[in-house]
Amino acid sequence: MAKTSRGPSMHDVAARAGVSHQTVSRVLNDFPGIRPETRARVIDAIEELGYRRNLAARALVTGRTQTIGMIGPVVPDIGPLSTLHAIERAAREADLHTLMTSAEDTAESLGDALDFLVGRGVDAIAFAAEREVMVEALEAAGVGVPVVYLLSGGEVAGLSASIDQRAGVRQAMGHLMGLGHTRIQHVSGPAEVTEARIRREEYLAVVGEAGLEPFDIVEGDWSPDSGFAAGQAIAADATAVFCANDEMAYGVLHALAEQGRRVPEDVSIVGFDDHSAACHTLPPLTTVRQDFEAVGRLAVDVMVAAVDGEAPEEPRYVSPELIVRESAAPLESR
Amino acid sequence: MAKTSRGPSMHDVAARAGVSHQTVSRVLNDFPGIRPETRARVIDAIEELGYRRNLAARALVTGRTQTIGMIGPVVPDIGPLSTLHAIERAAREADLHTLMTSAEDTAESLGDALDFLVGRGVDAIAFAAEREVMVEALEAAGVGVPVVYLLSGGEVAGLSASIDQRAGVRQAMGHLMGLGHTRIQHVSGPAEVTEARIRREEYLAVVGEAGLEPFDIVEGDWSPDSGFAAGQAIAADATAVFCANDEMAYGVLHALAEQGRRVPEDVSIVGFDDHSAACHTLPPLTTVRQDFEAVGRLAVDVMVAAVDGEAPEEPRYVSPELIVRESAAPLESR
DNA sequence: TGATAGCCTGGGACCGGTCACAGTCGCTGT
DNA sequence: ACAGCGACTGTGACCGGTCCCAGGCTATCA
Repeated sequence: MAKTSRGPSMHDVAARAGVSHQTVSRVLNDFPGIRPETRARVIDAIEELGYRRNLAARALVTGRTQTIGMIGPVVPDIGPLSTLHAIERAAREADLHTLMTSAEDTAESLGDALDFLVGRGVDAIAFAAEREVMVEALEAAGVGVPVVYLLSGGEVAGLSASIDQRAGVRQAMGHLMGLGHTRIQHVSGPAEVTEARIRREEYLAVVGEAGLEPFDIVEGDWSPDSGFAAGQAIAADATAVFCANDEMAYGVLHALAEQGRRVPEDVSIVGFDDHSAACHTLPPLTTVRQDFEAVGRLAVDVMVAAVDGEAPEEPRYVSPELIVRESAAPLESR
Repeated sequence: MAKTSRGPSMHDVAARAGVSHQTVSRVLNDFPGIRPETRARVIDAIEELGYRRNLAARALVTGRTQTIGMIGPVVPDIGPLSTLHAIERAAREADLHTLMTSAEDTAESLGDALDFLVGRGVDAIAFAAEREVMVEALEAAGVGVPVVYLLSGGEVAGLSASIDQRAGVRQAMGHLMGLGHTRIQHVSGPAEVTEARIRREEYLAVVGEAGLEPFDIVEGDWSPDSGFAAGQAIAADATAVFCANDEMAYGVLHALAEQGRRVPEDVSIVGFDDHSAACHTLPPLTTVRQDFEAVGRLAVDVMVAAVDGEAPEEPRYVSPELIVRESAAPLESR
C-alpha cells in the first residue's frame, strides 16, 4: 500500500495562527488560561487547514489510548455480534473507542489478534470466546491488560460479563414443567461451546432434580438448518422441546410441521435468545430473552473498573427473562 | 483510566541480544542479510522479554497503518453487520487490520467517527451508510483517504461495493410475474435508506413497464415487527407481496396467517436477503440472496486499489441470486 | 599485499504529539 | 521607580519505532 499523504500537523496550525505548537496543544486539550482571542485564532487555523490530531503520536507519548479491544468470532452469529456492538456503544458513552478484530479457534489466530490489540496499546480487551479452549489459550498468552470474557456464563477464572445462563434454563424448563410437561427433549448447541455446555448441564440438572424422563440430547450448531435436522430426530413420545437458541427452534418448528406434528397442540417448544423474528414464527415462539445491550454495558463497566485497578473477580451477571408466547401450551391428555 | 504500564521497547531487546535497535527492527521486518545466529539471538531476546512492537510508534513514522476503518450503523442489523464482518475477514486475508466504529445519523457523530479513524491513520474507510444524507455529510467532511460506500447500491458518487439491488428486484418481480401475478404489493424499508429507496424505485419501474396494477407501498423499518404491521395493511385484492427484506416478510407471514389468508395459496410472498431462517418459515420463503461475504471481499479489493492509486470510480457490483422456495406459487383462478 | 566489493551492523535524524520547565508581559504595592 | 506576582505563551526533551547513511569486517582479485 502506498504511503498516505500526511495531513497538516500541529506545527502547521501553530504557524498559521502565529503561536507555538504548545499553545495549539493546550487549545486542543481544553487547558485553562488561554486568552480567548488566541484560542479563537487557533481554532480558526484548525478549521482552515482541516487539521486532525494524530492519535498515533499522542498514544506514543501518553502510553494510553482510551481504547478497548474486542475479539469476536469469525462466524457472524448475531449473539456475539450484538454483544460486541453493544460494547462499542457503551464504550462510546464512556468516551472510549473500540478496536475490533476477530480470531479463529486456533492459538495462532488468537495470538495474531492479541498482537494487534496489545500492540495498539488497548487499555483492556473484551473477548467473545465461544470455545473454552480459547479462554485457556488466552490465559497462556499472558497479555498485560485486563481481559473480560463475554460468553463464558461467568464460569471461567478472571473477569467476565455475561447472561446468567443457568437461570435462563431454569426459567424455560420451569415454564414447561409448570404446563405439565415431563417428557422434555433438549436441542443443544455445539458441545465445545461454553454457553451450549452450560445450558445442556443445567437442563440435565433440572431433569435429574425433577425426576423427569431422560431423552437423548440432540446437538446442533446454532443454525436454523441444524435445527431442522434436529427437529427430524425429536422423539415421538416427547411432548416438549427446549431449544438452546431461537434459530434452531425455527428449524425444529419447520421439521415438526413437515412431520404433521402440531405446535403447541402436540409438541410445546421453548427457545432461547428472543431473536427478532421469534415473535413472528407460527406459532410465536416462547423463549428466554438475553439482553445483549445490558451485557455490553456491564462489560464496559468491568473493564473500566479493572483498568482503574478495582477488579471485582466475581462474575457479573445479567438476568434473562422468560417471554411467554404461544409455542408452549399445557399438556393435554391425548 | 490509568496509564498503561509500558512494556519492553526495542532498545531493551537490542540490549539483551547485544545488538543495535536497528538490527532488531530488521529482524522484525524480515529484512534479508542478517546472520542467522544474530537473528536467533534477537528472537530469543524478544521471546524472553515478551516484547511486542508498538504500533503507534510505527504508524507515527511510516505514516501508514495497514489498517482500514469501518463505520457501521448504531443499530445492529444483521445485513450491515455481516458485511462489516466479511470485510474484517477479507482484510485479514490481505494482511490488513480493521478499526471499527459506529456513527449515528448526525453529522456530529459521523465527525467523531472520522476523527477517530483518520486520527488513527487508517489507509481507507468502508462506510456502511444506510442513509444518503450521511453520504453527503461524509463528502462534506472531506477526509483525506479513500472511502468506499457499502450500502449505496452503487448509486452515489465515489467508490462503492454493493449488491446490484435493481437486478435483485427484477429477479423477485420477474419470478412473481412469471407465476402469473399482476397484483403485486410492495413492503418497503424506511424511505430515507438508500437500499430501500432503490428497491422501491425498481419495483415501481417494473410495475410501470409491465403495466401492472398499482398498489400503495407499505413502509416498514426492516424489523419483523414492522413487517407484521405492514402485513395487516396488505390489500385484500393483492395476490402477491414483494418484501424489501426477509425479516419483514416473517412479520407479513404472521399477519397473513392471523387473517386466515394462506401462503402461497391465497397470497404469494417473496423476500430479500436470504436470511438464515428464511428456509425454515412456514412455508419456506422464496427470496433473493445477497452475498455479503462477496461484498466484503469486493470492498477490500476496491480499497486496496484505491490506496494504490488505481481507483476505478465506476461502481462495483455483486449479483444477487433468486432462491426459489415455497412461499410463491402460480396464480390460480379463485 | 593492498585495493575493492559485498555482507552485515550501528548511529543518528525524524515522525507528531505531550510534558516539564522557562520565559515574557502587564499590573499591583510600597 | 522597582520588585513581585499572576496570567499567558514559548522552548526543548522525549515517547518508540523506521529510514538513510556510514562504517567494520571478510572474501576476492590484481
